[in-house]
Amino acid sequence: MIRAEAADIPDDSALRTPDRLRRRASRLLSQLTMRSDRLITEGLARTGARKWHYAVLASLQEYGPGSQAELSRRSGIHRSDIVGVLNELAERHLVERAPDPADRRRNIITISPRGRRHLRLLDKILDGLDDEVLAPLSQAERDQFVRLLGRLLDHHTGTS
Amino acid sequence: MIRAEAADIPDDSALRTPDRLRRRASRLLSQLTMRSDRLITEGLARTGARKWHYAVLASLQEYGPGSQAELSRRSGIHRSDIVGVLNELAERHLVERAPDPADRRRNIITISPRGRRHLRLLDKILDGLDDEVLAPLSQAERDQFVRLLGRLLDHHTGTS
DNA sequence: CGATTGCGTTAGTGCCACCAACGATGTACG
DNA sequence: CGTACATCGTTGGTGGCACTAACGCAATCG
Repeated sequence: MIRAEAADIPDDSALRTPDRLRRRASRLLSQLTMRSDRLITEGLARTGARKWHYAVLASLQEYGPGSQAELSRRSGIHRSDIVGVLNELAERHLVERAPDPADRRRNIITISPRGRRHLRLLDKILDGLDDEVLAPLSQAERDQFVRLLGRLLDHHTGTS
Repeated sequence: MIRAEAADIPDDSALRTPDRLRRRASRLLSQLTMRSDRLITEGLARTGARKWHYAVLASLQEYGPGSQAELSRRSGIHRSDIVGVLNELAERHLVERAPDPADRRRNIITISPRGRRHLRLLDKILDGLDDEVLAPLSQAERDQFVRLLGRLLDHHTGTS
């Protein structure tokens, strides 16, 4: 194995991650998302929130009340996980859970005034955190990045 | 809640994910990465490989043999997880694990000819998979995307 | 009517990154 | 020299997350 290793050129073979890995979009995505997710989770945890709270509240705010199954589809949270999220939200009175008189299988979930207020808070926090995630990029680059991400995600979600 | 809902305009409140979520970089990253990771994992599994195999083999190929701790640092795989990966690689004779005579704590890991061959295969497979992930983007856009990802990751990795 | 589909809920699975601790070995320093 | 400390490979375990399986119940289709 021939490796240039002059005394004054530091050998970074122990630290530097291989070029192949630094070029693979899939790998870059994984690594970056791991870090981004950590930031978000920790940032929200500081106020006792979790990222699913935001997804559900945002869905309710933008599309109005809905059944749990609807919320699940809108937010991408699995139907069996939404239960717990709604328990937490209802416990904090950010959301109202009421049986649907027209279809007794369903619960109708409604966002409360307090929920709207909380959503605004989360929006602010997340603005800050997204800022942190995208820190090294200029505004134009951020827009482009988000645009590309959106197109990619749409493609893989089967959004017609 | 006022919602325009004419009879012939389909109400997509049940399907469409809220705009807020579609704009948050952190969220887009999470969602896209989840799908990308699935693609990669399944694609590699079809040949019995896992993504860590690639990371380790690539590191060995580009920087030469190294101890397990070095490999861990280069590949970002946790020190306690590398053990299993190397077991799998050694089992398939893609890698040689030998005690370091100069430092009896260390194992020196070397890639085998078969390992190099396998790495080339994985490279091909991953090329295809990355292609799938980035499918909707033009070549120029892909380059830009990867460039932005790289800058973001560098920033969050503390790469000097 | 029966069969099928959708709902909310519970328990559990598999994967993944990470932590804690260990015995063994090397290194630094009084 | 000896002792404290750091590093190595390894094991077992933890917590978070998306997801599955199955359930009892209600609505709907044919």
